[in-house]
Amino acid sequence: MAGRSPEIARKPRADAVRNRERVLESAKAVFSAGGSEASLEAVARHAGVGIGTLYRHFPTREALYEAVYRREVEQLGDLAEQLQCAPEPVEALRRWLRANVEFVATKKGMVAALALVAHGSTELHAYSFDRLTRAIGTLLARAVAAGAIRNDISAEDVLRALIGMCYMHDQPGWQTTALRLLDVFVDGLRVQPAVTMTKSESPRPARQKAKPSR
Amino acid sequence: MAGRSPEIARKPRADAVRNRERVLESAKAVFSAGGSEASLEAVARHAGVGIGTLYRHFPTREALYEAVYRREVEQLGDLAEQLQCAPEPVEALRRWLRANVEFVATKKGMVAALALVAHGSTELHAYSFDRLTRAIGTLLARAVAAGAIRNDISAEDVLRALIGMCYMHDQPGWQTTALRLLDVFVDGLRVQPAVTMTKSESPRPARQKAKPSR
Amino acid sequence: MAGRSPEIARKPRADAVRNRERVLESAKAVFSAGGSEASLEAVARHAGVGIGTLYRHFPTREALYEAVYRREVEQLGDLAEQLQCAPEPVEALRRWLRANVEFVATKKGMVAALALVAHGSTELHAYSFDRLTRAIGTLLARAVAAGAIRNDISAEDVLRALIGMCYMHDQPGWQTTALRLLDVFVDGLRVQPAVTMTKSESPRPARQKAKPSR
Amino acid sequence: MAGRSPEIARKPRADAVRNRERVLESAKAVFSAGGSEASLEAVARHAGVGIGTLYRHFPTREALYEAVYRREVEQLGDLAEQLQCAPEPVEALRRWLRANVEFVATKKGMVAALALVAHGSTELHAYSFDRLTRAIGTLLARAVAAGAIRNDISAEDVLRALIGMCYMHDQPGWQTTALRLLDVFVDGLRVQPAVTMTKSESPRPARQKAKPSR
DNA sequence: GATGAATGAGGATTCATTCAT
DNA sequence: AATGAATGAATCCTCATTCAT
Repeated sequence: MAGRSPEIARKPRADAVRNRERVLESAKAVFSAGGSEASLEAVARHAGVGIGTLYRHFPTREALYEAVYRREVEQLGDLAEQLQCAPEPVEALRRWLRANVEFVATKKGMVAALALVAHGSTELHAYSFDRLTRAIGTLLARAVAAGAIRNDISAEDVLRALIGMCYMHDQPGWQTTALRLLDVFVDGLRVQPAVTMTKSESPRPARQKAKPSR
Repeated sequence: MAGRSPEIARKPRADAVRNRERVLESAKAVFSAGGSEASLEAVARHAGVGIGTLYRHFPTREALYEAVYRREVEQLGDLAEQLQCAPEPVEALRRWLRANVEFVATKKGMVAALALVAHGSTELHAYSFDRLTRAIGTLLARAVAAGAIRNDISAEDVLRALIGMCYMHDQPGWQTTALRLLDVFVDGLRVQPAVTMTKSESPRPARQKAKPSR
Repeated sequence: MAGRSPEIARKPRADAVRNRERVLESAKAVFSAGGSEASLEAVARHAGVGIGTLYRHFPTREALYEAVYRREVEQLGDLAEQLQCAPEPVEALRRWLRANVEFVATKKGMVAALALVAHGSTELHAYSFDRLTRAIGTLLARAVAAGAIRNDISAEDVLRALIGMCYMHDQPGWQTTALRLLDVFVDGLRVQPAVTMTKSESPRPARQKAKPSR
Repeated sequence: MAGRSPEIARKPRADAVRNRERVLESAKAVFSAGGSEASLEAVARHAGVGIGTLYRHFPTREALYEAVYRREVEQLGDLAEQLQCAPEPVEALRRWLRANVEFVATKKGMVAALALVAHGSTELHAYSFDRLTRAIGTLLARAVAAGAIRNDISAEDVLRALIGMCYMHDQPGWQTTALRLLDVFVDGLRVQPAVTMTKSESPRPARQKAKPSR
């Protein structure tokens, strides 16, 4: 400490930054592959750093989780915010839900992030839960205000439904199933619009015909 | 050898039976509390038996899982079969789904059984999956035949939706949420019957009326 | 005890005798196959009796070893005795040594018996060691008396050499090697008779002179 | 990563080196005392290190064996090589055999090394067997070429004889016995040199003829 | 800051041995 | 007598975590 001014954060060493990044990437990869109980040594090995280095950057397992998943959650939240301005509120919601499935299917680590949101008890969990819940809340509110969906469902409910739908993400063909189920779910949310029937619009043809989605 | 008749299964010793039962109960409890990777020693300790006893009855972790969860799955399957004869097919399906939630909420170990169905790779998994899928299949087929619900959803889809809904079973208030979500889901499945439409009134009531929901 | 006369040994039950025999056979087989640290449960299982039965007959592992190997040792001792009357004393010795190799090669459990003789510390060991040592002693004494072999080698030495030669009994082709080595050994034991040379007879003479064996 | 040059092997930490050495010594001691199936925990305890440390240095039991015994085998091989230049070939062989006994008597772990050579199935075994067999082979060849010993005995045979002679290394007074037996064995190998005798012809063939080696 | 060595707790599994039936 | 259930000690092995260099 001597002679150093405490307020000025030392510029981090370049290699430290690089190592931190490497560990994060490796953690994402390893946790995706072997479940999030994978050994931290495995993560360090994968990153090509010593276990001590990993611990320096992330003093606890939780800290590593947090760092790994925070950015994933950000993405989902951001997307929801962008969709706020979509013209058709129910479609905005539907699109967000479907986008989540894409993310999970595509980005390693996204499921874990969602699982964390569902069950975690860390600081990150609180933050994430809040972030996503708020994002969905706005999408939901618009649709309810437009009289397009029922009003007794909370943002939290929707989030949980979404997470549940992604739960079987390790089964073959889960993605198609998940998308289908989410559509059913959104359909279930709708208040049936002037059913006298034009039927022109909505996506879901076949059934659509028999019953324009109500 | 003396007096051993191979054909006649020896009457099992009373204490053996008791211990086996205790271990099963403990396993259910411990796995529910701490996840199914809980240590087998913990199970034995909880049951008040030596670890060796546990191993005698269940030589592998899988064997224990199997014993623990098979009966749970049976119950769910049985219930589905009983509901086959219900007059209103959609209601039969809804009731079965809701009953699952009750089971999960009530019976320790039921979620794990469902999780097993979702992800397992054991013999038991295959059996369970088949059992439940078949049970749902019949419920579904009736409703589809009656023209009451969409026909592009498979029994497997429904099972997965159900499991997903129970995924957050460790959150406070999850049960209410799950029931609500399942209702939404079933509503989404329906083909709306001749909606002459008033639509004037509040969003969700309509359905409510048609079916006071529960 | 009441009313029973202690002196009269109860006639053993027929099944008890049969079980005892079965366990013995199984022990020999199992120990041969898996080494003599094989589990006692494995022996019991192989014998088709309960582990308790095994313990009743052989309260300790040592007791079982003893019972298993005693008869093997008897055979070797008996053979040595029979060879006492052979005309040519060196040949008698050689034949006994070679016969041992045959036994080891043929009869499962014979090596273990020899190993026991070499290293054991049980009562059986003492007995066996004595039995064989005495048997060899007589063979040896005759040959020495006939002036056919050196007189500074003890029966114990010979026994140990024999056991050593059988040590590699689990290598392919060990038997041929062992026989060859034993021949060399016996040759080494010989005192060359009348070295003035007839040369007609035995191989090794000369050396004795050249190097008095130190 | 900072400052890590992959090519330059990091200087090993002092304590690591010390621990490795300690474990090796302990392993040698413990294996000598209790057989090579002694528990690894016992080895660690004896070395005064944690079991984890032992595993770090020697990830498998085999790895430990290898480290323990390789140097022993080297010594024996080296000695044999040094003796190649001895003037009297039979004496060179004899001295090497006797030196082995000294080693076994003196250096804990040497027997186990020999046992490994006799029975092992690891990579080390192959190497050791080859090393020693080759060493003996040269000693043997010289003696045979000099017409001093019979030519139908292989290096492998000699190695096995040696190992057998050391087999009873845990008996009191085994050393004297072993030396005596080895002398007998070497005597048995000799072709008697021009015994007073004319019998001009080549050394070992003679016997061959007289006694076709059986 | 980076590294990897040291440590020990903890979980799985096997078996010898004792005992209730 | 026979059986096999119960028990726990003993081992193996893996990791999370701390620390010396």
